[in-house]
Amino acid sequence: MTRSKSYHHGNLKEALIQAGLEILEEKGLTGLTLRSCAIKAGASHTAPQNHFGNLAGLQTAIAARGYDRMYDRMMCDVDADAPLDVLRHAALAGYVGFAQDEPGLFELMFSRHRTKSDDPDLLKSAGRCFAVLAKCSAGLDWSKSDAPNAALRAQILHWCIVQGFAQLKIAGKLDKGAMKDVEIFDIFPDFTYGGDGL
Amino acid sequence: MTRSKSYHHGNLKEALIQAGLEILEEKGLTGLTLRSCAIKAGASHTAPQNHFGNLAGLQTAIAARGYDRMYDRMMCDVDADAPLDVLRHAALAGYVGFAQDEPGLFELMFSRHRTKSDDPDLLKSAGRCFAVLAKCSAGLDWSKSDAPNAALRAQILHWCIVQGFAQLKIAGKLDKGAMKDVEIFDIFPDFTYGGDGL
DNA sequence: GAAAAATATTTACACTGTAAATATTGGACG
DNA sequence: CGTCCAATATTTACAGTGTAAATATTTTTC
Repeated sequence: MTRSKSYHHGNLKEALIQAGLEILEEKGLTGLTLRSCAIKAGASHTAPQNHFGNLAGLQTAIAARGYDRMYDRMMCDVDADAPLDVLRHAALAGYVGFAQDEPGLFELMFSRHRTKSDDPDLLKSAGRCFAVLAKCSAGLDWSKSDAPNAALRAQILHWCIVQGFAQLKIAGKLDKGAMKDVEIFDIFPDFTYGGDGL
Repeated sequence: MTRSKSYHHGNLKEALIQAGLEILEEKGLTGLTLRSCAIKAGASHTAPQNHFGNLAGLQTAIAARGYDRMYDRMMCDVDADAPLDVLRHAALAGYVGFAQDEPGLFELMFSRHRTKSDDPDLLKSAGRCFAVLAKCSAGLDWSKSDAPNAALRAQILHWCIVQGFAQLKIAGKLDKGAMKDVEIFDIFPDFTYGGDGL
């Protein structure tokens, strides 16, 4: 399966994505270039064009993998028999924990113009991931629970809190003074949870 | 004051910052380069080095201006005789509204490695801005109000909600379906407010 | 007025994305 | 088996980027 010296790589597309993921961990978003991915994958510097078209194409594929990793992380600590708040804990800790452990990848996933936002694979991976978070906020009760579309609004609020915490954390805005030791669960409201699990 | 053809520009440092702010509005963060700023300011392509050292230096100065603009926006609608929730409204709408109107600048301000995070001017402008938000959350009452450092935690929660909403909005994550019409005040909890104004 | 400091330009180079042409390989099909 | 073709990969080329170094011009200072 792994061919050593042939002209054709065999599975260059996958190798380029893996190279990109490694570069993001090692050097962050700044170090993620088409050429560095190609070289790391053992190909010429224009090889990514055949598989991804351009830089946005490769970054889109990498971002999709990011959502897959995030999904795995949100689900991996979930115990099928566990109480509902444990599910929510896994999802929240998974989301924020992922951002803190893979800040470069997280940054790429939520950047404005680095990825093709209408890519089907990206939308699928991202949607699956956000669906978990949405389920976690189902039945969430808060101070505007009598408003129209309360469930939807609660879901967005839920999302904003974890997203805001993750970004402020990795951007270094919470590094100073007493803020630096605060975790997501120190600030997350004790919402009444009325969902029925994942 | 404005000299037309002299070798020295006269106020190139300021002109470069203004050029950068305009480029951010016109072309976003992608279009913000040392050379484009220099050309727009009417100087040679290496002129920024004398005043800012490198790209990070220029971006740091631009980000500081961003915080100044944000501060102005947070304060501009504040009526000295107004009820406290109006103050909070101005701060929240100012923060999120600024992000939506100047997404490229907001992106720069909260990016991880584009600016020199220890720059005194940047820290001053940013700190002044965050202080307004912190004041707005003073006395904020929520479900963990009996926890240690409740005020600090509430302040961070407060910040996370606006930051998360702003980023999800400008990243296009809230563009789909029913989410796209939701505003920050639709989801913001009706916290009990116990502060004493700005 | 001369020396010195500040400011700006010119030149050069390594790195980037990407377009276009070329080269190699694997597979379909006779 | 051999041939053509599509898929895959490389080579070459070019415009744009940040930045270092040397040079040029102006302003300030004494």
